[in-house]
Amino acid sequence: MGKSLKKRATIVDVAKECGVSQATVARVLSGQTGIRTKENTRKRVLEAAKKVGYQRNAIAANFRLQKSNSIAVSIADITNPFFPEVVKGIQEVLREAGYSVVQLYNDWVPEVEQEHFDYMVRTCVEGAIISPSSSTTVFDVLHSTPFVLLSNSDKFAMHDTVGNDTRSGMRLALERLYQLGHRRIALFVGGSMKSGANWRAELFREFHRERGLLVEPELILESDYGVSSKSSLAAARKIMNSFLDRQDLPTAIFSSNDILALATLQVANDKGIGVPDRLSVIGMDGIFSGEVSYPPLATVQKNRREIGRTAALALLDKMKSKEGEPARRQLLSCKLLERRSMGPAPMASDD
Amino acid sequence: MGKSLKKRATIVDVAKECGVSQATVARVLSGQTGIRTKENTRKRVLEAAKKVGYQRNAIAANFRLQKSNSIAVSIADITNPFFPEVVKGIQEVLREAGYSVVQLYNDWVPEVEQEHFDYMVRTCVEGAIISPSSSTTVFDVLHSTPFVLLSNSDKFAMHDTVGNDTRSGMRLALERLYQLGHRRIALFVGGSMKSGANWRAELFREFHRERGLLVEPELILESDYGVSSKSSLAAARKIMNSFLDRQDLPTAIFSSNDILALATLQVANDKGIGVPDRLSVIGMDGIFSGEVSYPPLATVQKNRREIGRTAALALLDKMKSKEGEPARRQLLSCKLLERRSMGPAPMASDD
DNA sequence: AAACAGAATGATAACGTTATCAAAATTTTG
DNA sequence: CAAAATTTTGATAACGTTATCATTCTGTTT
Repeated sequence: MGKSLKKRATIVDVAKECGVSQATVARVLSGQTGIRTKENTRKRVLEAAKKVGYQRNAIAANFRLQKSNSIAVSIADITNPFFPEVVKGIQEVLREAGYSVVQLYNDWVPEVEQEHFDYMVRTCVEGAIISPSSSTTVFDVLHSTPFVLLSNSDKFAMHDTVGNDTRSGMRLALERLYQLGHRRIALFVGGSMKSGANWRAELFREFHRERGLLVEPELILESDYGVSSKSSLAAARKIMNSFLDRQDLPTAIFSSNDILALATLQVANDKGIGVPDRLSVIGMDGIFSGEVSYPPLATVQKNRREIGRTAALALLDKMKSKEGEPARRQLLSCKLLERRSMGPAPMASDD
Repeated sequence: MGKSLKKRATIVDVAKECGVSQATVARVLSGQTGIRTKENTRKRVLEAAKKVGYQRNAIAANFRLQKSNSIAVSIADITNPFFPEVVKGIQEVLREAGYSVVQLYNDWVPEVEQEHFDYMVRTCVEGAIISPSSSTTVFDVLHSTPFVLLSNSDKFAMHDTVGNDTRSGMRLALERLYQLGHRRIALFVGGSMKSGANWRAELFREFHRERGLLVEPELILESDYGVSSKSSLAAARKIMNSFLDRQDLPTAIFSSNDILALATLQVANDKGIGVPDRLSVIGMDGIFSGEVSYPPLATVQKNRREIGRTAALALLDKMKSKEGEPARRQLLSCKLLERRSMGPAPMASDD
């Protein structure tokens, strides 16, 4: 009855098995190209390795090489429909480059996020892609870890960032609505980052000013961001439930994300408000649920996969570059996706 | 102009800084509890550590301890709406237990999956949670890595598995439909795993037999699983587009997943087939999109978060237990979520 | 105060790999 | 065919931590 917990074979075992030095074995098995070994010994080593069931111990190798071969991704919540696609894009690029990816979820809790940063330093990740949990996140611990932020806020201008050009995206939507004859448009924003809500309202007002339209303050609606899509949805439904009872409805509602817009659609359907005949609804993000809503949701699509890919490439770049280079900010443009929830403004009776 | 790439401080540096041996430093900083150190030296060490900016090198520690402190999760595709919630549940439990989680996505490609298994062995993950990419996945490489499968197929009965009791879940749905007066029910299954489609058809026939109902073969529909939700959706739409044109529509359609059901809803809406007045639609999974569809989708809800948590706990169990224990199979029960896409069967004209 | 027990500390050897350099084997050249 | 040039191999030292054992320092008991 031998020990069942057999230790795994090392290069020393392989060396013994085929009678060469461990240095030679290492040369053959280290996976590095361009190291000279006689074809004959090479073959013998490989055979011996197979025979003893050798599997490279990546921990030891990483330790020796003083690198972890891994990269961290810090986001709030993978169940938020925005992130999976982003993560997929990141993984594609980084796996290609030979890195493994460790994901960290903080549920919007800054303290957890900071713990994760500590963790990154401890585990010597070679880089990180971070979606900051708040606009006040501090990155001090990561002073010697290259990282790229997923953000479009200029609060983070001193760091490398990759984000969507949501400003242009929002303009795209508003302009198209205007073009379709909409003159009374509502703005529905989530209130997670106060600042985020602000610039949207600002741009909204600017848009009206440029066209000599009056901004009706009651048409600017704010909803709490929930910690999950579900709670966001519930909060947004609540607000829309009272808003859509007004007599003088706007002809269109632009929402700062798809979940708010989907909530709007639901409530409108419940109240028998025809979309898009009486009300055009347009969201932002391009999540999957918008494809299966009724009617399908028009939206400003962020290319989430591409965001992930771009961020990963930016990180690889940064890891290669010497420090001291200026922060690079990449804003990917959004695309207007005109689905059936959006249409021409209804004729006004007094037009 | 000093070297900007300062190496990070080690316990040796800390030891030098405060004039004790590195052994003592290690004792203080190893994070282990119950090691005796004089309060005075302890304080000095902590101060020195702070001063030189010491951060524990987890790679070195793991190497010394011969463990990775990490666990792998192997799934097909994080953008599949089923998985994020599962992953979240897994993370919750494993992080609590002090492990970091490495996720691996194989896009349903068995070769990639096998590579990932190799990777797991190389990196010495202490355990793995695997959603097999196919029913023929081979786990040989992992002979000395404890793992738990996310599956409810009995093909994997020799391994520890955690899954949903989809059989009971499906019965739940069919029985409720029957109770609501439905006598002509269609079955719409995705064809990813041939076997999966088969047992569903089998159970479907069994259900009819038990109630003396006739099975109409044309009411059993099969759609290709796409590699992504989008392509599944498109394939399903195509099938429904022709199916829903028939004269003798069934009064209800049970789909083996929500995406198929959502496609059905869309096509029904397009064709003006009232749901649930003329047709009840019920899905399976409980993905977020079902909450925002029109009408909201009735579904057999799998508790995905709980699946993840249960799998993680099962894995921790398995890691602690000696080998040779019999495989444990856990099937979590599903819940019928009656949303508005489901209702009483319409009166038949010849009833 | 001598003898002892117990706590605190120090010296050192691993863990498995890769890199460096020196030695040996092989091939090329004069 | 010897000498030089080149390729291939071997011996060994790291990497930073933890664990083991030996040693020194405490405080307590006779």
